[in-house]
Amino acid sequence: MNYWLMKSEPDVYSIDQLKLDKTTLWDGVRNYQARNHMMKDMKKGDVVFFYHSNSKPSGIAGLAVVDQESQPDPSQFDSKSEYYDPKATKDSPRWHCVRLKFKKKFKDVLSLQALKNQAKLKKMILLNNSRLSVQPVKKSEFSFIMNLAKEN
DNA sequence: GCCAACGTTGGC
DNA sequence: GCCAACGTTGGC
Repeated sequence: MNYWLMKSEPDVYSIDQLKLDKTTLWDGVRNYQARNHMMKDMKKGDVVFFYHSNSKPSGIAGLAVVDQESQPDPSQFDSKSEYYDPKATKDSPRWHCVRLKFKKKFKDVLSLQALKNQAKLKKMILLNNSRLSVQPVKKSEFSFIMNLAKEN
């Protein structure tokens, strides 16, 4: 099993919304690195940190699980969507997305600052490439962060 | 709201 | 294939 971190601006889509919806299609990702993770690497049952970006505070808000492996992102074909991509065709879609299922909301957001304070997390992608919205998390990092989350 | 960091586009 | 210009992300 693999572990991931996925970012969302809570004003756009929050963990509370996922809790209400139970599952959601993670559409709208328009970055190749992030897409490749969803398309090739994410497997059903993988656990995902749900990260709130551009938030007060920004940080990990809870957990989700990969519910369905990747499919073409329907929003790329929808000319009314802000995610519409005129270069994508049904025969050769450019963008793919997974379906996530709600697992858990942390009592408190585990803030970016709290993560930065941990020497053991220095190598996390989150702390070194702040732009990547779908990123792998090492098992050791995952376990360590779950222990931090217990304390709040 | 600013702006650094980074990704993408497109001219050459 | 290089790289300048431009757009986006996301912390602060």
